[in-house]
Formats: sequence, structure tokens, C-alpha cells
Amino acid sequence: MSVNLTQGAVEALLNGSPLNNIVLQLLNIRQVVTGPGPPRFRLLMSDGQHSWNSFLLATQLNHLKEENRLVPNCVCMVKKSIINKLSDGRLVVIVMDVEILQSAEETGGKIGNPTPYNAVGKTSSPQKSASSTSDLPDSSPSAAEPGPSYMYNSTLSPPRGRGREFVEKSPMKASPMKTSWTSPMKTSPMKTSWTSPMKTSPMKTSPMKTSPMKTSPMTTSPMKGTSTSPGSSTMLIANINPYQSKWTIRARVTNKSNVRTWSNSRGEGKLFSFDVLDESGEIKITAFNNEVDKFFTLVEHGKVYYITKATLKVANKQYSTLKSNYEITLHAHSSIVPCDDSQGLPAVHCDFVPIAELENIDVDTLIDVIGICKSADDVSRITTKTSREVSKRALNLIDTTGKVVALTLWGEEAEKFDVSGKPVVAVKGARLSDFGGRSLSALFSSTVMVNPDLPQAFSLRAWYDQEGYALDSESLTQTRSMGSGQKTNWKTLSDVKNEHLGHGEKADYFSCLATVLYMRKENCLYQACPSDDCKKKVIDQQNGLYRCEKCNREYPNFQYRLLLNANLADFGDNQWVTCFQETAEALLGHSAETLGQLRDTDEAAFEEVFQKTNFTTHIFRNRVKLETYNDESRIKVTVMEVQPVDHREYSRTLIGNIRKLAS
DNA sequence: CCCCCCCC
Repeated sequence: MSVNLTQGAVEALLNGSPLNNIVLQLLNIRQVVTGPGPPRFRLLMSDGQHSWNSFLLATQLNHLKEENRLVPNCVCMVKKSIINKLSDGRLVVIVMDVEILQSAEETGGKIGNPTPYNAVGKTSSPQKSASSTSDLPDSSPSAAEPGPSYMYNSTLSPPRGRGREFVEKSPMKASPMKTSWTSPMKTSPMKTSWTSPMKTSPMKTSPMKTSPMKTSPMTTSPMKGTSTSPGSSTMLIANINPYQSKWTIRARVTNKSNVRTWSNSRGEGKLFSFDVLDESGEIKITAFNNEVDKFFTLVEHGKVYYITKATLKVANKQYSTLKSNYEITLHAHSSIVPCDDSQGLPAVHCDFVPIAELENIDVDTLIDVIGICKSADDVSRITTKTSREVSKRALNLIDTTGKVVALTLWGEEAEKFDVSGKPVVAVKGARLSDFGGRSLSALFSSTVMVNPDLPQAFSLRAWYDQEGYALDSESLTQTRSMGSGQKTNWKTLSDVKNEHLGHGEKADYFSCLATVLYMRKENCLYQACPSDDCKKKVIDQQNGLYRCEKCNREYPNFQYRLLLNANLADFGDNQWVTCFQETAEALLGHSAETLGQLRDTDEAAFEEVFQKTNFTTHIFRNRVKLETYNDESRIKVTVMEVQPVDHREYSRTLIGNIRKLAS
């Protein structure tokens, strides 16, 4: 047996101790009769010492039952639970989060000989309000002696996803890019944040916070120990749920939408929504119709409010990057009261994904990203499918992974964006698309922050100013405007032969680092048709006229053009290649016209050009294709581009190749 | 009770 049940947990739980991550064995599970809505499952759980039959599975965990994973005798860790008192005084433990540690088969039967907790004769609990725990001893014997299972979450549990599981349903899918939740302590030096009006003295105490709230029995946290600020009378966002109707949160507005109207088969109306954040989590709040009128102007971005009396429902994660499993809908009795005290409340929470990771993330995922805006397109106006005109602007963001991604801003955000100074840009809730490989788009629901007051922004700024600026970065977003949009296909000359490049239907392209061994200078220049788009060789009529067969006419002049055959060598092989006009000019460092004049007037100078070019080393981008003349096939390599050697780029390529070989 | 989120 590899797991130990958390003995005493049932008793402690029913005495009001908030126990998370307790290990219990499921002894039975059955569906209870409910009204409309999803089925409810009632669980008989045992800690090995006591059993209790009034555990209720939160409906969002119903899939565990439906997938036959929650079956009698399995051992699970109840990561989170809450205690509710029914109207008749009975206590019900709602299981909010559970992980199955061991299947029924592995467990092999009932562990220990638990007795039903009711039979022990404890009768005090049902008399107590589920939410009044203050008079209970803080440490029941079981809570005072946490077994190894209490440590499970912090030591053994796999990394949890960051709430991005709306793409994949599995709650266990670990996110590869989780960054830690910004703790209030960590952010304290800069928690004053990017919106100035809410800067208040941390010592200032709101009257709201002290008298009415604190004494309200409903706001005394039933989840003792879950509030990080002693004396706080409010609930943490992470702890509110649909099974408790009375709660108050103190939270900062981090994102606020405009008022929008809708009209569909179910009716029409208007709404706006906003996100709020506290030190424990964040949640979306939506107001409809009357509540729009009531709250829209009151709710301001960056400000802090007490929010109470509203409906919680399970969040639709498809539309949000927020961590909360729930979202809030305001109703007629909801109250939102401004709060002067922003102490402990972070300005924003982001789970930034390193840009290089975007390649491995599913398209349409909403992600948070932070980068230096090293460049940006101009603003442009586009017309949408629905004939609306909108401005757009793509920013190129780079982070310490050295990768770049394009982020498109829309509308006013695009028009107002100032690229000067290469600002840090953080965006929360951008949508990943596969345009150009990988790119990002800001949505209505996204928060775009320029030079945000975040530790990640400061370190990114320092990194970029010290080294990042010099990086020869590669973009995940390929567009037509960036050359062929292809990554460099580095080959050695022997690779080209061994891999039979150019033998396919289409030509192949490769780049190589090579040295010029020899050039055939004898026939490298020819007299070409002076017509701009012809370039055919002309015939000297020896009468001062030059005939072009293609144009079928005679010209009084011609232009010199280059067609240079050169032998290139690298450390393993050599290869004859052809350079036409532009590439030959680049290689020789002179225009065809100059070279023609030199050849005709100063043979020594002409010779010297070739001497100087010989044994020079360049990066050549080439086209290779097998060509057949009269049953004879030979590889033809044409130089498309001659570039100076960028040793840094080339070294990176070599290292990349070595890694490939090693793997 | 919405969930639109644009273009290459």
C-alpha cells in the first residue's frame, strides 16, 4: 500500500476545520434525486477511522463518476472541500476538487475498520453554523498531527495546469509553461501598478472593512486559514463557490469591457463584463440590462471594490484565461462598493508563455505573453467580412527565448500604439493563431499593457538592453514580406550530392559556406540586348549595329552582362556553380559594365579583379536542379544570392546541426 | 441571458 489515509480527517472536517488535501477512501457512491440540472452524486468516504456518508460531489466533477474513475474502494485526495449546513441542520461536505490516487483494484478492498461518524455520538456540529468556526479549537488532534498526506500537494503532486484546460478537458494536463502566481509579497515593491488613481496608503483602513463587514457572521470566513490577511472579513476569490450564497470579495478591476447589445432567439439585451483580481485568484463578472445601468460607470479599471450578493456559475473557459472555475453574474440585489484599501491586491496576474513555446501550443488557445516590441508594421485599415472598417497593426515581440512572434492589435489600440523606445508589451488573453506559422491576435477581452509595472517586464528590459538587442532572432511568424519566408537550408557541398538535392520534381534550394577556388573568366562577359527586359546575347554585325534575334531587330548599342562559372569548395567537396549578372557582380565587386570596360581597356586590371576574388569565402544561397540534355543528366547549381559571412549565424547553424546529429 | 474578437 503506497498511500495512507488521513486518519481523523472526517472528525476534524465535521468540526469545522478547513482541511485540504486529505486522503480518503471512497466506500460508496450513488446518485441523489435532484430537480432539474445535472445529476448529483453522494459519496460515502472513510479516513480509515471514521466514515461519513454526506459528501456531495461538486457537479463539475461529475465526469469522474461518469468515466467510472470514482468507484467504491478507490483512494482519493480531496484537495478542496467546503462544509454546508442544510436547512434541517445536517452537515454536507461538498467535494470541490479531488484526485484519484489509487484505483479500486490497486487498493483491493476497504482499508481499516471505519465506524460511521454519526455513531460516535458527536452532536455538537449540527448545531453550529457551518460558517462559524471561530469558536472551534484551531487544532483538532488530527489537524495538529498532519500525516505525510498533508504534504502531498506541495511535494508529490504533478504540476497543475494553469486553467488553460478549456481546450483539453483533462484537469490533469500539465502546462509546460506555468509561471508562478504573483504573490502580493513579491509584487509589493511595484504593486502600485500601472493605473495611478488607486495608489492609496497601505495603512489607510476603510470603514467598510472594519465595522460592518467584520462583524457580519456571514463574512467570517468558514474557510479558516485560507485568508492571507488576518482580520480580513472578506472571502478570497479562490474560495467562493456556488454552494455558498453569502460572501463578499475585495478585488481590483483588471479589465472592463464596453457595453454591448445582443439579440438572438432567446431575446435581446445589453451587457458588460469585467475581470476582478485579489491575492488568491481572479474571476469574471458580468452585468446585464438593469445592472449595466447601475454599475457600468461605477466600475473603473484598476480600482478596488467590495462585491457581494451575486450569482456564481461554472465558467466557460473557452472565453477566458482566468483561473477561476466560476464566473459571477450580477443581479438586482448585488452590491458593488468602492474600497480605498488596495493593500495586498496585485495589479494584474499573468501566466506568461515563453515565445518559443508558442510553437507547441494548440491554435486558438488564449495565452498571456510578454516581450519587447522590437519593431512594428505601420497601421493599416482593413475591411472585415461584414464590411466594417478597422485599423490593425502587427507588433513583433521578442523575449529571452530569442524568438519573435507577431501580435496584432486592432482599432484604437493599434492606432495609439507607440513603438518608439522599444517598449515592453504584455498581453493577457491573446489568441494564438497559425497564420504565418504562429502569431497572436489581441481580442476585445485581452488586456494589452505597455511597459507594465511587473518584475518580468523589468528583467526583460534589462535583458534586451544588455544582450537581446544584438540577437539575430528568428520569428515564429513568417510573412511574404520577409524574403522567401523559409528558414535557411544549410548544406555542405557533399550533403548536396549525398542527399541527391535537385533530383526531385522541383528545384531545391540550399545555403552553404564556401570559398571560391577558380573562376572561368574567359567567357564570363557577353554582349546583351540593351532592351530592359530582354538580355539576350546580340550578334555584332561589325557595322556598328548589334542584332537581337529575340527582339528581331538591330540596336546601335549593347549592354555587358555576366555569366560566370565558378568552382566553390568547402572543407569536404567542391562544386561548379553558375552566377548570373547580379550574383556575379556581388561576387566580383564590380558592375558588368565596369568589368566590360576593363576587359576592353585594361586587361591587367580586369585580371586583378579575379585574383582578388579568388579564395574569398562567402555564404552562397543556391538553386539546384538536375537537368538533362541529349540523354545526359547533370546537376546544375545556380547561385541566387552571395552574402558576406555572418559567423554568428553560421555558428548557430553548426551547433544546431550537431544537436540534430546527437539526437 | 453574452461568448462578437476582424486582415493577410
